[in-house]
Amino acid sequence: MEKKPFYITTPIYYPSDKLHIGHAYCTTIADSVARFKRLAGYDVFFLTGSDEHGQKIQRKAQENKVTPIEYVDKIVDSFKHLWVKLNISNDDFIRTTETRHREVVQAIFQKIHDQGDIYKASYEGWYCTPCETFWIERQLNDGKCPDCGRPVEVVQEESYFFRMSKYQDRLLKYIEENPDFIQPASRRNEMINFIKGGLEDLCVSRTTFDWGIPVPFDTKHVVYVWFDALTNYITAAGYLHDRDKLAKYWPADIHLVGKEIVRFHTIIWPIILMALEVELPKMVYGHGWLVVEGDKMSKSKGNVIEPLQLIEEFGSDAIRYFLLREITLGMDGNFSRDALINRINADLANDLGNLLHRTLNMIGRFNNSIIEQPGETDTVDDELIKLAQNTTAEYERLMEAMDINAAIKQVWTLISRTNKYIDETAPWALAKDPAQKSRLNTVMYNLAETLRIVSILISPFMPSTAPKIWQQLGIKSDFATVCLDDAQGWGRLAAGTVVAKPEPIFPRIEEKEQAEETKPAAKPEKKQEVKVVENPATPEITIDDFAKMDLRVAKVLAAEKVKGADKLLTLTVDLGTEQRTIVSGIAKHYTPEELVGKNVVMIINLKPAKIRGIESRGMVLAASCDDKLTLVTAPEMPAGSKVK
RNA sequence: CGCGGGGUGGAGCAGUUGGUAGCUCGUCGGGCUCAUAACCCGAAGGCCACAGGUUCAAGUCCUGUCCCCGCAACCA
Repeated sequence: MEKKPFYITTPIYYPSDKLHIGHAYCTTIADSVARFKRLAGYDVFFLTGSDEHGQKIQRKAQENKVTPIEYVDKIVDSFKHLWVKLNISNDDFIRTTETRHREVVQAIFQKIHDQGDIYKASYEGWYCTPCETFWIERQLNDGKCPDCGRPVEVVQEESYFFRMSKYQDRLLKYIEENPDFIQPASRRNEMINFIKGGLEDLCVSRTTFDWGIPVPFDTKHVVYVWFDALTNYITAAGYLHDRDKLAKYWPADIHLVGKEIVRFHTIIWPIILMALEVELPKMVYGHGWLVVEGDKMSKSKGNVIEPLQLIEEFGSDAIRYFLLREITLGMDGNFSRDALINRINADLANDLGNLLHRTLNMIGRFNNSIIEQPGETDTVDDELIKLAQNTTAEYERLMEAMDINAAIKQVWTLISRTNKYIDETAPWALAKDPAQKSRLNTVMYNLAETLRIVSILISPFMPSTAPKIWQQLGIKSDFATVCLDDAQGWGRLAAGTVVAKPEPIFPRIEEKEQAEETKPAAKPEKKQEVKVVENPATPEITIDDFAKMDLRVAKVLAAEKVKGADKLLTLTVDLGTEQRTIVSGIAKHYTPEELVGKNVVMIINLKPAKIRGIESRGMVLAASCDDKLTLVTAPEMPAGSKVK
């Protein structure tokens, strides 16, 4: 029988930097869906890759004194390495710098141009020369470049434009007639509103840099990054190069993307396809973001989570499990170390790991490591068996509906029920009574059989744990040949199977970190290093990062206590060019009188904050230790002097 | 009136087409001893942000208000 095809993609990631846990999240979801579909008998094509062009890469390469391709080669290797470590089963990895892709992009650009949907026009915009970047009016910050704060100038240049407006109505109609096209529904409404607001033609070429795919008929221009990037999905599916492959896998079943790029995938991409007269993908699914300990992850906050470290520490299956179980698909989710450890201990070690361990241990002790032929079933047994079968059916339904969370929950309900089953049947009591031998055999068999089924169901999420369970149960056949149907029927575990010695598959994680982790490091051979360990949370920054802080000398003109607050003072300071009000929590250490006339050091481009209702525009620097505090001062320097 | 998401027992979350409010952790009490101090049972704890409305029935639909968080066309 011909297998049904299934094509799923992740976004292609931008190799300007290392990947973080958010990328790992997205790819893990796609991988689990792909693995599930294979298990369910589909012919799966699972694609991920890298989006390698653009000015940012070009600039980064220059900074590193290498060519752009050398720069991305290295980072792309790190992507691939991460996917291996995370056990990602992608069938292809596309790089937008590959020949196969360049050919497709150029052919498409040419075709759309020839039919009149790409046209040349002059483009006027604000340009920041040092940053080599165009900005639109509302992006500007006080009329200045939002990146560097320097003045921008009006520049005119010739560009190619893609006639998106022409397809607006067709797209809207398509989205309205295909409710599943954009998932979840909230994203769909967002896009409908956006399109109704009117689509402008999109500028699809650049001349300000050359790290890109040249426009075939006008090589001064390179193709705009999104036009280049989105196309990867059909390149890899064989567009232009492999008709059969394309016919088989296109249209894609799911483009899994982050919520911030849903717009590109549901507006620009479909319109490109419409212009090409190629079918649209069946679904674009926008997942949520990971926030870290309640904060958005960002380099400036220094809270970026590196997946490789986590995998090293906890293992890829534990990380995968956490991401899939803890976070509701489509919504933002919280990533925290505590929650991760909690999940590992509660679900993986205590519930699943311990269930396997105690089962094998009992089979070892009571039945000489042999899974004996079961005897007659009792009502407790029937209940367990029925639940196991329902679980598989329900699991399949939920996975088909992309409700991964709920599917995992189902499996854990079964695991819980099985732990309870041990309590109810009390095998240790049966083992003491030779007359109960048959009963004991039944119970042992049922436990092992349930675990066999569980191992199959968790395999899309935890691909390395599943075969481990298989192996400990003593099942000889190759796990790679398993299919969902093997979890369907009860009793496929052969009697007489000899189980292996139990080894904990998920050891509990005992974390007394704060107290112990830092202390044992204190083998005081090198005192200097110990100091570094004291604050391991501070990441290294570059001189550029530092340059973002505008530190100045400020003269305190006036100071007074904030009413109703015992630690706060409002200060009026002179920065040479302006005066400002700031709020500072130093009232316990300085009286207002002491401060007036002092030249303090402050950061003046800190985001303003309201403290006790007073807007504070800046922060005074002070050294503190325990409960002592001293302001940093610069007595001799005039107000406004730069500090660096 | 720029766009969107969220506000549910101490914490973190789930709640499918409106029909007795659930899960994990934590707390308290009990049971068991095969097991990774794991497992099982029970209990306490919620006016589901607030105010109106529709309905026999609203966490769920509608209207308004208040908070929190993202995004605003190069970051999953």
